[in-house]
Amino acid sequence: MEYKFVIIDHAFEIYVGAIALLFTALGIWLALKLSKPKLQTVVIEKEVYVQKPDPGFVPDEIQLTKMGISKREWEVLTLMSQGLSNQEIANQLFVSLNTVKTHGSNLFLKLDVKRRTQAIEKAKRMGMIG
Amino acid sequence: MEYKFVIIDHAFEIYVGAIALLFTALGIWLALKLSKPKLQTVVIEKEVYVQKPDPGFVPDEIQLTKMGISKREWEVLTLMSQGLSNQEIANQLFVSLNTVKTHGSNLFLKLDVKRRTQAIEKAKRMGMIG
DNA sequence: TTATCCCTCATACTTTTGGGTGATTTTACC
DNA sequence: GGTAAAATCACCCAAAAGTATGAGGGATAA
Repeated sequence: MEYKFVIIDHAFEIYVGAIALLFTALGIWLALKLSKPKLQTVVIEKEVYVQKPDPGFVPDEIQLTKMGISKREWEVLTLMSQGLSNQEIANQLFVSLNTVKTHGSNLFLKLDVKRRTQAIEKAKRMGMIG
Repeated sequence: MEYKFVIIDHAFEIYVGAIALLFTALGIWLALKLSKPKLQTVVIEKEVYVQKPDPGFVPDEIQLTKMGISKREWEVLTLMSQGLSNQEIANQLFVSLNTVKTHGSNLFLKLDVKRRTQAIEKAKRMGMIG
């Protein structure tokens, strides 16, 4: 019963309210649709551990010569010690994977080791690589 | 002169239009003000220099804890760095080859590396192993 | 010129390493 | 006593590493 009176009495206000709501919604939709998305940049600092380059490292030529390790083999050894795979070393040196493997095998023979990890360990101890 | 009539004749429509405009504007303002900004993450790599103590070496517990590396994983890592194969590590620790592999995999995940040689290189730089 | 390295690359094969999944058992802590 | 992390192990599969062998070309020295 009372609703009727309310509606009748305030028909105009209700109408205006409806319009207001409708167009507020339209405005929101417009803004969302047309405005460039706001970008908030979140800066995340990722710690990267870098070896402070040893200023005066020189490979022990004596040892290299004594073990009969060639320049190319030394390069392969160095890249191995940096954690590169044979394929990555091949790409780096612009040679084939097989070539790197060959250098590797010769290296292991000369260093008298069985694996690259051993080669790295030994070469470091002997001052061949930094 | 004519404006007057226009205004009078269409007073209601103009009023509604004004309301519409006003609330459209309100909607736009609301959306712009309240919409969540899109997040854009920018990762900045921050270089942290670490020194490598040679003589009396103690593993950097801070780093180990930060990377969530367990005692057993550290042992495996250490033996890896000494050039042992997984099988040799298994013998040394009196566990199965599979166990060593599992520790290895977890290690690589935690250190965010792909190969044992990388793990060794990184762990050394971070002072986890000597 | 021949001999000898070094570097290159290939093929074929074996071993090692690594990834993924899932499960059981210990250990440690609340 | 529950629960969470650590440690253990297995199985399967794929990729990488390593071995063996041969071979061609370039530089260099006897």
